[in-house]
Amino acid sequence: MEPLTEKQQQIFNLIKAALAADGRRPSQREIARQAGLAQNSVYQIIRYLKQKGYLVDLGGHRGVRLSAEYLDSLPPKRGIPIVGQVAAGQPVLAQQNIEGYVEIKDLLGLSDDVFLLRVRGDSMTDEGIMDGDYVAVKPASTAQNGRIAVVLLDDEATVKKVYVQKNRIALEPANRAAGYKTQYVKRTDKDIRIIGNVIGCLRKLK
Amino acid sequence: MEPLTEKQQQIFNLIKAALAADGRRPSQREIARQAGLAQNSVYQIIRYLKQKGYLVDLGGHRGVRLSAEYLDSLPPKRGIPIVGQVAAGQPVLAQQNIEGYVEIKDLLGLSDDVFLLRVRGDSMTDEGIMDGDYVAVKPASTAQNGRIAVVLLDDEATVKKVYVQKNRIALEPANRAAGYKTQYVKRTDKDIRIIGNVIGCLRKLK
DNA sequence: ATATTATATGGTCATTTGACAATATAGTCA
DNA sequence: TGACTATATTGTCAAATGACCATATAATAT
Repeated sequence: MEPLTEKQQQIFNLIKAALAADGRRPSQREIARQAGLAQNSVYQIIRYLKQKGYLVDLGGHRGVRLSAEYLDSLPPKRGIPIVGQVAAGQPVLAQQNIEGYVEIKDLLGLSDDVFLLRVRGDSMTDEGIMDGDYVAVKPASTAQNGRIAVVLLDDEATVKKVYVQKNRIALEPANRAAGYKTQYVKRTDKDIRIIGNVIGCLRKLK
Repeated sequence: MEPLTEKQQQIFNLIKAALAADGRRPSQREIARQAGLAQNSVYQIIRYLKQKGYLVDLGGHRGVRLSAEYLDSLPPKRGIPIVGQVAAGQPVLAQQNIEGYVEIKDLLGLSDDVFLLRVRGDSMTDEGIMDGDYVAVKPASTAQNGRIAVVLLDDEATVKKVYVQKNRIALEPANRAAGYKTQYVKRTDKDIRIIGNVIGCLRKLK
């Protein structure tokens, strides 16, 4: 966007400050008082701010707002920065190293019905799901074959790779070292229920 | 808060809708037009809304805003439910199964300076950090011995268990199966820099 | 039966507000 | 020098706005 002069920036900052303070757009006279100017000086400067695209006039009385153009140009302060390549001799969080900003929810693709389940046991460590991890689960009554899912087996929620077969369900662990074996459960045999698919995994380290 | 009548709720909703739409508090006449009323009917109802504490008058012209009292009473936009024990015969998300609600940021203990780094390679799979995972990194210039940290080695950010020793730094992988070996780097030898500690790990499954 | 509450309208009015014209000045650029 | 831009002021004004009064009515509470 076209840069602002010092004075224009000052007035623009006053407007933003007032908006941040109480969500209320200050009148030209309020701004003028703070800046020690006459109302019409502010009017003139606002004309430039509109002209340069920082403000838009929605029409009607007192209809001037921050423009979408300006809001879009703001550094996306929300979310967590993702660092890509790290350039030599630069601080890690230097602008050039940052690939973008994300919300963790977006990153994991979390929707409203997703819940977290704390994993117990080490039966899925080969898939990077460790004891104590949280898995994000999207509720579903069926599971795609080979997907990691949560099933309720004898009142216990377990996380396994699930294969639905003819008359049974295979629950495949992922821990070769410990030698867990695939468990086959007949639908008629035990009380088994598929709860949902695991769509993410997260862990806090200390 | 004292409940609103149907009409009061309607007007209040119109005000909230307009605020959500363009951040602009509608004038009484605008509201009246939408509701098919006279301006003064809206004025009366707004009187009630003020009286019941849903709106506050900041004073001055057109100074009415949503009250802090109302904003606080809003359903706390709860995060993601954490499911503990799953009771038999109950839907997973039944109230009794839910241990609580958390924001993922709180769960991972993320503060402002934390950033995400995408992990490349399988050198830390035994610690449940897989190729393609994101690790949350808290910037630090030193690392505690034995902690998983991010170091910058020859312009490449790598995730390893770090041990700072007398005149060298040991970078210990965690993948017995693949047979990665611990790497010892003399501080004088290579350009090595500790970037931060890994405080969390997250992964999206498809 | 009476009082109160909530809704609703018409009339009116003082203020606030943004807009605009006219004008001035200092700095920059051609 | 002259043109132009940005800043700044005074004076003025129409439109928008919220406030308040009087009034009406239906429902509800006492």
